[in-house]
Parts: sequence; structure tokens; C-alpha cells
Amino acid sequence: MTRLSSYFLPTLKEPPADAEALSHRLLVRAGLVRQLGAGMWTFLPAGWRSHRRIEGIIREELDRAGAQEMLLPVLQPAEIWRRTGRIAIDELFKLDDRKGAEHVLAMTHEEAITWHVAREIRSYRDLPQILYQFQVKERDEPRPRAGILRTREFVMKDSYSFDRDREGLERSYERHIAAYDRIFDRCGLDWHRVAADVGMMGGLGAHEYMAPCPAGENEVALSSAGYAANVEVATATPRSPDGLPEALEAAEAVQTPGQTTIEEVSRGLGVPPGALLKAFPIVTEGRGPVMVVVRGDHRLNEIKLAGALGEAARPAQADEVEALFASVPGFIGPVGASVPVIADEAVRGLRGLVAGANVRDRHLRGVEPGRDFEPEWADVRSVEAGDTCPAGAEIRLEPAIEVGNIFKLGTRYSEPLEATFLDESGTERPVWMGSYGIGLARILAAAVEQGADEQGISWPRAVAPFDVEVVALGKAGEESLEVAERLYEELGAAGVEALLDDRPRSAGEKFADAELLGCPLRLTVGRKGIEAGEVEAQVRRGRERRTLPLDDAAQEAVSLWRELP
RNA sequence: CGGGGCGUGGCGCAGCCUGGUAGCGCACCUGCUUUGGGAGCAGGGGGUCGGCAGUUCGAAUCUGCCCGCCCCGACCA
Repeated sequence: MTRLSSYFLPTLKEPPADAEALSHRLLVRAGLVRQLGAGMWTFLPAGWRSHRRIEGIIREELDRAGAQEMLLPVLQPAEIWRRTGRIAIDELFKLDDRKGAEHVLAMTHEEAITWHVAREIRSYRDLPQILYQFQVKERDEPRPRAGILRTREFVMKDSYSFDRDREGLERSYERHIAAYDRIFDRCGLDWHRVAADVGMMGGLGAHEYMAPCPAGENEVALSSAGYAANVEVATATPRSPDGLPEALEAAEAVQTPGQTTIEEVSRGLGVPPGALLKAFPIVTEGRGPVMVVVRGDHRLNEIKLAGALGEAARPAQADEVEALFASVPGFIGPVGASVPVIADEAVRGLRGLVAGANVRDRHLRGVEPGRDFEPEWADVRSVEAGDTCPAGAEIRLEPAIEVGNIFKLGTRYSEPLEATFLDESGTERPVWMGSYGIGLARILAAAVEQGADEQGISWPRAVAPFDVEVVALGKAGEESLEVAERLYEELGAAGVEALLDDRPRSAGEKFADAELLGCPLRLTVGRKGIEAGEVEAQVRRGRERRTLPLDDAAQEAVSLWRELP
């Protein structure tokens, strides 16, 4: 019997001063987690119960999808990371053992699992496989933050699929989509599956599962027509700029002394920011200097730019603008540029624009792409609220927590680690891989963020630390504690896990703690209720109370609980 | 890594500017009373003031260096 009088649940009246995010404040206050250091968190018993419930849901759904659970070490030889090149990642913890041999603490397990598969898989008959684990990940985060939202050590469910070919990978990917959809539904989250950046790894496709909430570090672009993408990769049609100046026969120079920003030029010439061209001097590895142009009221999206360029790029330094671009910082523009110009699609077809003249204190007006300069076109701007999605609906932006991701790796790891098999014709081929992650603590934090109210946490039924909290009122020796214990036993027999508050505390204190902890249902047993033959039930979400007949309280409570979200 | 802030009993804070040997609320312990929305009275325990060095007769307080933590940004296979 879990009695609060002897359970390690240290609740706090006030949150720690350094806690900002709602989930951070509430998880600490409710006694579910404690901090050990920056980005290092301990799960206390009740918090770990929630964590394990999430784990259970994930395990059920992955097993249902045919995945096989296993366990890989966190401490690994550096060699395999050297082979894939990931040894160079800054976030990777590296350490030497007493003999001086180099090791790493794994941040994910692609190397290790692929190494094993390379050794054991030989024939097309051995494929496909989906393997997974729940294991700690270690990351030397530059900035841990927001309680358990971004930590240096955390438990991840990571699965890896191994297929004969691209079509097989697609099937494994689809299986994960189906499993993930069910997992996040069962966890009671509000979530979106969004198109995501494939990153510098150059994967074949990726999605992220995003749980919207104010503490989220990511932003997702959504529309009522079902469009859903991380703003890092989102594409949409912009609103046309209002009040474009008239087109001119030819571009003409205007003096803009000291006006180096969009705002200054816009004000100085009396044209809207959308009529300006914002030019970015960029230096790429392979192509050298290029100029990227977006509308003055738009923002350059560096991830989309990297995707369009097909390589990494960095902004040019001030001195490079003069040396490499033959221009002046603050006045650079595409007309007469000495380097290749990449223009954002939103600029295409516009006339009467204003751009830097590549001469100090001078801009050009009446500029027209196609006539005055011939760019390479690309979609490189960040979408904005109010844009139009491909299906024609309005885009809105929301902050969200990334709770899971799925990634088509292709042969990124199988080739360097030589994970190959012989196909039916006896030809050696690399295994096609996918990798799929879920951050358990992030699901927990997202559930808190999305369900909390003024009183505290309000758990979705499936991930609450306990299903029901039974509060026994009155002083020691009174009948209410006995009745509460009986109720507790009956709930347990019906398969509902309860927590019994048997502490010698005031009613107000117990109610406040119960609402802070946020179990979906609270049952209150007091002297008055017993005399009236009643038990009070409070549904945490909404805090609506009702009375149940004492004789049948457990059964009634169980039925009530089953209907909760 | 750049910018900002904080570090004083378990938690939240005051004291620091203007140096004189540490205080408040909550929590905790004992006793009595109280018991359906964070009780009352009485008594009590607990702090090398993040660390080191310096200035001074004397440092929580002034100076320097270091450490830790938080927030914003950069970063985040």
C-alpha cells in the first residue's frame, strides 16, 4: 500500500527561484524530479512511475509493430565514431580509460547497432529487422535548459530499422509512423507530425513529432488544411507586399546617406519594407562567395539555404564584403553584383524594388529581377504567420516541444561501418537504415505543460504517477482512515493504482498537494461523508466534484476513472 | 562561445551601497489544542554567508581570481 505518510514525495509550496518553464516549476514542486547539476536530473519515485508508464506504452506499441527490444552500452570505443566521422561532434562526450584508450559516451546508438548488424547480417534472408532499446543518452549540451526539457543526460527510446532497399526502408518508416501516432495519442498529448530538416547528415527524409506548448524550443508552421512543418523547412506562399512603388523603365540611383538597414531605407525613401531587397553576403565551401536576396520584410532561413546550396555556408565578414563582393556593407545589392546571386522565390515577378547599389550611401529604385539582374531562384525564406500553405489555408506558427523524430538514414552508417548483405543475385549491397527516437522525459514535460492549471499538474490518465489519490481526512483513530484503506484495496483489486494520503495534515494541505501532484481522480473520505454514506470524488481536470455512494464507491470510481481523458 | 543575472539554514528572501561577528517567512523537532481547502499557542534545533587569496584591528559586506547555477542569443547527428 502506497501511503503518503511514508512515501518519498517532497512537495514544495514555492518553486525554486531559478525555475521558469511551467513543467520545470511544477515537476519540482510536486516532488517528481530534482536537479543534481546543470542538465542533470533525478527522477524521484512518483516521477519515475510516470516515466515508466510512458516507457510501457512505447514498448507495447513497438512490440506490436514487430520491433525487438535489446540493450546497447553507453560507454563505447571511439573507433566506430571515428569511422562514421561523428567523433568530431562537439556534443559528444569523449574520455580515456586508465590505459589511455579513447572512448565516448553515446549520444545515440547508430554506430553501435550498425557495428553489430554488420557482423551478424549476411543475407537478404536476414532482413528486414527493427531493433530498439530504452537507454540513457549523453550529450555535452552547450546550454541545458527548462528543467527536464533539454538535459545532458536523458533516456531515449531509439529504434533502428534495417532493410534490403529503399522500398523496405519506406515500409519500416511507415510502421514507425503508425506506432508513433498511437504512442502519442495514448500518452494523451496534443501533437503534430511535421516535416523536418534532414540535417547535415543528408538523410532521405525526416519527420518530427511536436507537442505544442509555450515552453517549446521549436516552432511549427500549421494550417487548417493539415499543413504541418517545422519552420526550419516550411514552405508557403507569402502575402504580397502592400504599396509597391511604380515600376520604372530602368533602375535609377537614389542617395541614401547612412541608411544601412531595411528600416532606415524604407523610411528614407517612403516605401514599405516589402519593396526592398535584403542582400546577404554568404561564403560557401565549394562555390565561394554568393549573394542571397530575400524580400525586405522576410527573414533568410539558413537551413533552407543550406539545403538549396547543398552545402554549409556562413555569413561573410565585414572586410570580406569589400574584398569578395566588391561592395559596401549596408549597401550591397544584386544589380551589377560581382558574384552569383540567389534570389528567394518570393521576389520573383516583383517590380519597382529598391536594392543596394554596391556604392556607399546609394541605393537603386525601380529594380526588376530578370531585367536588372539574373538570379538563380530558390525558396530560402522563413515562412510567417499569415502566409498561405500549399493547400490554400492560412499558416499559423506555434512553439512546440520535439518529443520524437523519425529519420530515413539510407546508407549513411551502413557504408562506413560496412554493414552489407548479399542479395538474391549474390551481389553485396549496403543495408538501408532508418533511425527513430523518442524522448521519454519530454513526453512527461509536454504532458505537464499541456494539462496544468493554477492548482498544479493535471495528468492525462495514461501517464499519471497514480490513477487515483485517496485522501483520508480526520484525526488518527477515526473511522475515515480505515474506510479509506478499504477503498484503496478495492481500487487495487479492480486494477486501479492508488495513492493513499494518510498523513496527519489539515484538509487544505492535503487537497493542495493532491491537486499539485495531479492524479486524474481524487477520492475524499471524511467523517461527514461516512455519516452520510458518501465519498467525494473530484476529477482533477476541471476540478468538478461529485459524491459517490460509500457502499459502491470503488466500482463507481473505477467507472468514472475509465471515462477520463 | 557572446550578453545579462544570481550564489546567505531544506525552500523563498532581507542584510552588502555606508565593514563591527547573521535575521525573517515557510519547512523541521517536542508538548498541548485543532481537523472538509495550505491551523493556534508555547518551547527548540539547524547557517565555515559558493571557494581561494588579498585589504583591514575586524569581511556576508571592500578588491582580485576561480567555481556553480539561471535567463537571452549562438549552437543543438
